[in-house]
Amino acid sequence: MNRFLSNATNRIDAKGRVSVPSAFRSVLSGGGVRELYCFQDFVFPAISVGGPELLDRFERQMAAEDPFSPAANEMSLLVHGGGVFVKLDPEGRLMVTDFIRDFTGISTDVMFVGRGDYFQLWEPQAFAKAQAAAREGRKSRGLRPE
Amino acid sequence: MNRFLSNATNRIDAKGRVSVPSAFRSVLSGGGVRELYCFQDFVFPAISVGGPELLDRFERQMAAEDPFSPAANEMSLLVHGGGVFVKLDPEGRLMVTDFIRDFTGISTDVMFVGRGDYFQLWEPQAFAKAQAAAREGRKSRGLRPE
DNA sequence: TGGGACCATATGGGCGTCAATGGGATTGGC
DNA sequence: GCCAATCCCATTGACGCCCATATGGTCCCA
Repeated sequence: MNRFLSNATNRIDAKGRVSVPSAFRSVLSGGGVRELYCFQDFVFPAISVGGPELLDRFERQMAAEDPFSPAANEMSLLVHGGGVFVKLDPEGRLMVTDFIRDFTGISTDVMFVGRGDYFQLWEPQAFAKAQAAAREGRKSRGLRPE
Repeated sequence: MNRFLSNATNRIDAKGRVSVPSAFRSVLSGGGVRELYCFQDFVFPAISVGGPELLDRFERQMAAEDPFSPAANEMSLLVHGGGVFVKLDPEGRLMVTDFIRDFTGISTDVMFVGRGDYFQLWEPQAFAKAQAAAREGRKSRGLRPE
């Protein structure tokens, strides 16, 4: 399996560390990724995490449009100003910094949510709410999975 | 037979495992499927299960629209964040995780319901109710089975 | 036609491995 | 020299793999 899928909740220990689920770690090492790029998601109260190529993709998108446009300017503010690089410890854990806590509301547990080519860090209850809202949205519009 | 038909109810054992009905397993192995994709159904309190091509279908649908659109983002939250890959043990059983229990209400028994090119996991009583409601709905609209 | 052997499926449990977690030790920066 | 981040090692608890048992159905043969 080569993409980030499903979700899992892990506890933050006394030192502020949390284990990245094994399944996610194998996707990362499978892609030869050793350093992670994290940024505050554009729509959800979650931190999005992926390999450095995630940042590359954003920069390409910005380059595609007028670099002085309000949209590109705004995006740079989020992507560059709201992004950090982090690396995992030998056991595959990452530090849950205030940068992450403040933006997501995470305090004791972290929910890892696969998003295909990247994954996200959520406060568990916030995710439940967002997912329920997404499901309601689809239902009310009468959309089916097929 | 190459699709999932009829239904069967099996018991969850002390370790939280349940046997997938033999008929369903032969459909899977007939299609060369070794890993299953499960997701929380969009309309029913049931887990839908199929081969990885189910996820591929969703991803193609998302790729067809703007990947940054709210609709695509919302769908990814359900399809990626609410989906899991599961594999069966050598005896053809799967683990009934909290992910499945919480969403379906399943506690001691699992009802397997064929849906053509995929199948679903239901809490037996919930299925009976949903089926009765579906039958009433058709009757009141004067529809015939064909 | 009835009995019995055989087979397949569902189910139960032992055991080893690995991931998640916790805590001590060491290093490096301020 | 102190605080904090990083590394290393220990524990435990869950999950996967294996083998054993039961139950029901089918087929064969007397």
